[in-house]
Amino acid sequence: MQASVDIDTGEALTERQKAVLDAALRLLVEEGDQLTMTAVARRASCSKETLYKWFGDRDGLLTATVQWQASKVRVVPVDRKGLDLASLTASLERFASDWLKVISSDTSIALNRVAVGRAGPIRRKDGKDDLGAIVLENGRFALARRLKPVLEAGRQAGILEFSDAEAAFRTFFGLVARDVQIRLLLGDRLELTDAAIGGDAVRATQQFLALYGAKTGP
Amino acid sequence: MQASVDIDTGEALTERQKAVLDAALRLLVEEGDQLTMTAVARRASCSKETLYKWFGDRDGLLTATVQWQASKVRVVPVDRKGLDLASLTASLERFASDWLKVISSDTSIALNRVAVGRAGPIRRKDGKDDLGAIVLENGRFALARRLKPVLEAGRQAGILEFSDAEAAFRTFFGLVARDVQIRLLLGDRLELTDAAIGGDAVRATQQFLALYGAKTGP
DNA sequence: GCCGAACCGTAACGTACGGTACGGCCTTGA
DNA sequence: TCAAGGCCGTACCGTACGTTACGGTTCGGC
Repeated sequence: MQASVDIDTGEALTERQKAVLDAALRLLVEEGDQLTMTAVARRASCSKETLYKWFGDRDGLLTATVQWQASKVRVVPVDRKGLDLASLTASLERFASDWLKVISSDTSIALNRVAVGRAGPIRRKDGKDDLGAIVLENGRFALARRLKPVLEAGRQAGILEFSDAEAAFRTFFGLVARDVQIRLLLGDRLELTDAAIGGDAVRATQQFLALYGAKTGP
Repeated sequence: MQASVDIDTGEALTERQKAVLDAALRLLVEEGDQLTMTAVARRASCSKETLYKWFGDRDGLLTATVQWQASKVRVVPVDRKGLDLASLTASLERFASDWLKVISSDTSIALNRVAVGRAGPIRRKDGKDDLGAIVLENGRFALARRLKPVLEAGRQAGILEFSDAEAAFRTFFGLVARDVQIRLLLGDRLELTDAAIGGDAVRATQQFLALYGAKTGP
């Protein structure tokens, strides 16, 4: 039985359906992977029959929930006109800060948990259910797509020097995230205050510029 | 009912018990979290009654399995006498290479998957079962404990400059791991050849030295 | 040889949960 | 006003799996 919700777009959702997915999302954050269809139905004040009609099965509900959350975090593109060291620095700090906020949020942690847990070697019966791919696509790869143009602009402005944008991005990623995500996923209490995130963003940006900044020596 | 196997040490295990845990470990790598007690018993050619007598319950078996694996990866300490830039570089590259090999191994991925999956907000009934803490302790924190003395030695030898060893370690960690672990955990195929690992180790070490190397300018 | 302990293999029990069916309510449209 | 459809609440079914129970076998000690 095919789910009637379009998997690809994540759009064409009734307000009611969005409310149901929001309930599922909240439940996911509160209870982790072992959320039951009954619990979702009760929380959303809908019947299980409706859940199955709309989303097909538990996998479909999970997938729709993840995509619904992903569709909510569309980000604003960075303008890259008039790029100088100051604006590039600000952009990088902004990216770093946003990314740290994302990966330390309860929602992201819960979604990554369920995606990681379902990414075992057994799954992947048919083409569906690759939650890991969805999370990856809307997380790490989305970040890369948004950041790389900035890096390229920085290179063309003569501020940055690198031959491989992908490698430069991954270095930036490492400098920003470090051990934060894996520690949070493994349950380490690690309270990131806004001040700490801001400081980390500045540090990561400075380190990145130290590694990839164009040598403007004498 | 208390498990008869000492949880803390992971020692005092019969050869037979070690064999059973090895079987569980293999099954964990092959099948992910949904390994059943029946499957373990069949694979290990033992009875379920024995599993319950030895490990208490499924949680106990999982915990014992993780600790058994952790106890197997005792690493050799690095000697830090006669430290110069060449030997420090070699040590750092060795650490980076070893760490990349670990986090990209099937065993590590499987163990981290199950630990992440069980680290939800609901668990933690009593003091037991903090698989996340165990994995973290034998992974990230063990690496920090081994690497920090090397960094300190480098500083005292005048090769490195930093004020916070923890911060320096975390930067090194980020430069080495980057997005590798989260991508692998989320199911991204990402084949790391020995050559790629070696190259990454060299790159990460050079970047780290560029950031934290003592300025020996003219 | 005999006894008890440890252990294997398997059958059985209880429960949790995914999935389905159904009766009743409410809305919509003719 | 009435019929049809969408949806809620709930009862129900089947299965998977954790957990327990039990008969049979091996092995060390006396």
